[in-house]
Amino acid sequence: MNLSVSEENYIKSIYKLEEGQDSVTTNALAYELDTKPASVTDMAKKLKEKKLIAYEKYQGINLTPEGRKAALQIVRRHRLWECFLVEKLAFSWEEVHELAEELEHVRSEKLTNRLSEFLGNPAIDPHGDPIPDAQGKMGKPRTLTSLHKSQAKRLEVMAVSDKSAALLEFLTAKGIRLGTQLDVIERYAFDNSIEIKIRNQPAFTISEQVSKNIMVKAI
Amino acid sequence: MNLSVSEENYIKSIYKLEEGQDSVTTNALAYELDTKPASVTDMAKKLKEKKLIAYEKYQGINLTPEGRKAALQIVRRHRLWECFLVEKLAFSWEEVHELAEELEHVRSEKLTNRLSEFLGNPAIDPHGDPIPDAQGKMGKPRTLTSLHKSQAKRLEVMAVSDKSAALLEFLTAKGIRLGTQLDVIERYAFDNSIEIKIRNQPAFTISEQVSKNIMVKAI
DNA sequence: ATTATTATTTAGATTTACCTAAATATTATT
DNA sequence: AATAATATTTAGGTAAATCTAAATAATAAT
Ligand SMILES: [Mn+2]
Ligand SMILES: [Mn+2]
Ligand SMILES: [Mn+2]
Ligand SMILES: [Mn+2]
Repeated sequence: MNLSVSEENYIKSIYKLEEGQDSVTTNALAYELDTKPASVTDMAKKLKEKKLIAYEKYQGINLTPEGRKAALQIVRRHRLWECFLVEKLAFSWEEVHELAEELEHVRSEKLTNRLSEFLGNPAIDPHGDPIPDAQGKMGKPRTLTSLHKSQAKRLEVMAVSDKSAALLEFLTAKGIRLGTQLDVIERYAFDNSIEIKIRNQPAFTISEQVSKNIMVKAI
Repeated sequence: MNLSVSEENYIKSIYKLEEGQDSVTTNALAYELDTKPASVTDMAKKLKEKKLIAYEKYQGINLTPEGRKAALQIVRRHRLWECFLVEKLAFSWEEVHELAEELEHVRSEKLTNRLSEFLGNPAIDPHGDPIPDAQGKMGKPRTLTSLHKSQAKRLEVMAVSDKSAALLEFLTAKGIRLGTQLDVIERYAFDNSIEIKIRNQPAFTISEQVSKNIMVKAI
């Protein structure tokens, strides 16, 4: 199956939006891909033709097993390149997503597998997301909670769900990165902000928008 | 100046074909890019509009200074990725051109410069071609002769002008790679074939097509 | 059950990068 | 210089991936 860059971007976004939801909506996909619903409908017809998605008018979109397989390969390439950029070229985590968005479209199994090997077959990317192996298998389903929902008092940052430079730069400025351990001091019901504290540093407060995007596990 | 992948491929090919020649012909460019002359004419108009080439109907094509600057950046990226693939991912020299043909289109100065640094700022690529620096400067103009034309008896292989897997695989099979030193035993006028010998190995004969593409310097 | 709102699809264009076939220009050959 | 051969351009189309505006369907609110 030979996919265009555009088709690959659609497949990857569908894969991302499918998580949790039982099907992906035309509008949601348009928003995710920064395009218009009419364009999504056009592409949906094409991807259905190629048997990568299940799609019926007004019924939403789902990946077929083939589509999912394709998506996992793209995700694999994306995350491996992110690792490469961070670990080998000293990029910071907020810079790599954009670049990986392009590098992921170089389709060569040999390149992908050699790159993985070169990086020591990493299992997670710089944002804490798991990297599918050559067969498309990902370690564990990662049953992480967002800091926003977690009830625990002592936590470790395991991943970040929003990959925008804006959020990642903010987190870096506040000293929050993967593996950072923190204590929840207080939760304010009024605006759902949370006061947290990192080891010897003074406590500070983060908004709900931020805490929603920090994935943690209790320690 | 924001160039499409297609525009970049044209610019790079024009740069390549301009070497020696005083201008690039529509047909030559079509052949190089595996497309049709009519398509070249279309693109020529567009690139002229963008001031990357000088072009007048029936007069051939030349890069403007801007066009040349753009070309050198693309060539830089192409050759750096080739180095990466060979030196870090253990690809062989006949496999890397195709992959670099795609990787070269990821436009990020930061990425390019970090990659160069990571590789130790290499000056030549796996085919012996010089790598432009961040400013587009290339070491020396490389005044190499082809084995076909050279008069010397004892030579060192400095570069290969044809990057097809077919030639590169042949050379590898014969034990010829960059830096290989060889003696010319005999030149046969009939078909311009050349009998050569590599150190302790038995002599063998190569055709004119092959010797034309091996760039050497006398030692 | 209507009506309003929101979501989705269709119709019809546009842009980019190609193509083929035909026309025209340039260059080479008698 | 006239003709033949070759090179280049133009005219007119196609396919992919977008878009806007209008039509239709689904859902929510009265
Ligand atoms: Mn992408
Ligand atoms: Mn990531
Ligand atoms: Mn290319
Ligand atoms: Mn090369």
